[in-house]
Amino acid sequence: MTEKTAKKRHNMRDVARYAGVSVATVSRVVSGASSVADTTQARVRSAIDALNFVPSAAARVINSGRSYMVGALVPTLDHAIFSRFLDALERELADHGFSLVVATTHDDPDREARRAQDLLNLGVEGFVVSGLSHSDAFGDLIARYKTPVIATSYFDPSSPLVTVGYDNGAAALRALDHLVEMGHETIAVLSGPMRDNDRTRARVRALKRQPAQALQFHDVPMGLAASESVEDVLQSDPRVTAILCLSDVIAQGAMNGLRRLDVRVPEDMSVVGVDDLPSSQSIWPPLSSVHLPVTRMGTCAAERLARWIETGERARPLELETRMVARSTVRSLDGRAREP
Amino acid sequence: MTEKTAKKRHNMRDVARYAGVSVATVSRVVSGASSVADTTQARVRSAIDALNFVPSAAARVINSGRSYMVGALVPTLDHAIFSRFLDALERELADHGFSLVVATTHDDPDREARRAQDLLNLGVEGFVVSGLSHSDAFGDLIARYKTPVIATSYFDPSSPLVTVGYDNGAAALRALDHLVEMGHETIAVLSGPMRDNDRTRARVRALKRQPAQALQFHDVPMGLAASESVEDVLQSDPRVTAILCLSDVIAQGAMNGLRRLDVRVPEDMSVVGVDDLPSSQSIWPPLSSVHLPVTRMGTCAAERLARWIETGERARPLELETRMVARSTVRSLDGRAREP
DNA sequence: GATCATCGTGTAACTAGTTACATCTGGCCC
DNA sequence: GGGCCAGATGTAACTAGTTACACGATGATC
Repeated sequence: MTEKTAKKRHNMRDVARYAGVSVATVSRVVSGASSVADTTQARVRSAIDALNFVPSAAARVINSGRSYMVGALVPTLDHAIFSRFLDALERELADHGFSLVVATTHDDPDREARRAQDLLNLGVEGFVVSGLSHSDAFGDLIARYKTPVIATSYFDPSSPLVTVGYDNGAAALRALDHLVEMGHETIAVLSGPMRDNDRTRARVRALKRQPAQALQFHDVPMGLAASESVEDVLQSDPRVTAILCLSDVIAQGAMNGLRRLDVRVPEDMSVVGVDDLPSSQSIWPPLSSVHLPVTRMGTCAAERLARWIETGERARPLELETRMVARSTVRSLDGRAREP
Repeated sequence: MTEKTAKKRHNMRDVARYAGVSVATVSRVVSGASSVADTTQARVRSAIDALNFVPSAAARVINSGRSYMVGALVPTLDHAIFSRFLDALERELADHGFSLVVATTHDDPDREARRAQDLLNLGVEGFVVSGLSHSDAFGDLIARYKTPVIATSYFDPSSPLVTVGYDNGAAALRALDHLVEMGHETIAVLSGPMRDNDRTRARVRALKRQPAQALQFHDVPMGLAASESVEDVLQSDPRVTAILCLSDVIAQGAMNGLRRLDVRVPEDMSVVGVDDLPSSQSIWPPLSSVHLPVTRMGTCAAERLARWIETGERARPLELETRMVARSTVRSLDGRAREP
């Protein structure tokens, strides 16, 4: 109420003047580290209350060189697999004293690089990204800033990035093995868009390396639109008894398409997915799927990134296991073809 | 490579010394505002490249007083309704030059207050929160910092917080009206946990104010566990022909329970939800639900918060419309009771 | 009673970058 | 050739908070 009514936020100098002490003393009271006499302490505290003083985060950052923020660059927030992952990531990071800044890339490498620059300008101390393929601009950025980065949803110990994730090829093979064990011989593989998605590419690559199986590959549009592609798939080969979908969203779309064609799942056709989304349990029939350990991945990525930032020691890659969750797939009747 | 090999990050003074100019000149080159001779500019730029100089975000914040960050406090990231919302929020905020810092509260008001303090320490310029009920600590915090806050998922023009959302009571009544129009007279209402969730409370309150209807209220556990509660619901009154679930997750659980009891949906029992999750379209039968405009809510909340921060003028509350999406509900056969 | 240690506190120099003001140089006009 | 203006650049004082060091006042020990 004196001379500075215009200025909204008070700083330490104001508090010091009000309490009749030096800024150093105020700083000591606020940080609580050094010893300050009880009477002085009380005087400073009442000054802080009177002036509604709150210390500036930026000034503290400037001195400590620490921002306690990490950035997550994900394709989208609107997908159960990423939101699960981020939920675990955020929780673990909070336990380590870090805050999470999220930015969406929408699978656009240029946008990823731009958003990464934004986050670096904010002062993030590390990144969590999805997959291995990133633009050169992004690579330059992290090399220049020497920022710790953990790449997730992918495990590759030979990558220049530190990966915490699973073997996407192995995950796809788990689904295939399950179908083969169930006696299925002619299997259709449905994959979504592969451009800018190295996880899907790795899954397809692994399946294509299995010459023993009669696999038929189909590219389908993402989401529920996959349901319309199912008719083409069945017409292309009547011997198909199982559909292997490289994501649960595609699998759910395929199941809708089969229902429309009056093909019963699993009696007439087995369907498996990859992701094991929560919703895959609540549909009917419950979808068999390869479970991806995204919650653990979030926890482990957070832990490793936090340690990397604190110690300066590059984290080590970590492989997490996927597992097949059989729910509604059934034994093929010895390769007997569907009724047309 | 000279005397400061230990120091990792170079600052403007280093660049100035290297280029043989003053810090002011470097600052001018970096900000690009004032006029600097071409030759000097080139010299400074090569110094910047040579030293791998990147300006400190915190120092800029300290001078501008701006952090260009906003915080979102949500119950969880692992729920389709919040991740949709945050996806839209993040996208719109990015267009306004803001970054989004997320923190999860897990419906714990104390945790919310703690995380809010963390975010304020980071220097966020505004908040997006869910619902109206928050701890006193949170209220004190935002009052003290005079931080702009937008409360979402709720519309209440009389609230001290600025709300951008929908009328939760009206949303529940939309579901009820739909069932009544379809001729249903005896309706069970399933609600999840209400403690610390004012959205659910508002929905229940609105339904309880409808004395004309024979509504039977049941509290059920969240998630798929809801499927086990369905048997009790049906046994408590055999005349029930429709189940109104206050969230889609509960509705999906209820549909699973009905399937186990061999009650056909919708022939024997109509089910409606509230949320209209993406997964509600891909289940069978597709779930009728009240659509909540969460994507628009994210966009509008971001827009209003950004404007509030930029102009200092308190945003105005905004009501968004919900709408009934009928997918699998059917006309009741004149209140005929189910076969036991 | 002198010496030393300790506690409380202030001074001032840091952290990194911005910017108002001063200064210097050169070109142009009269 | 003096005066004037503009462009380019430096100086130093800001932004807010931390902290090494110094100083003075106690109290305890010899």
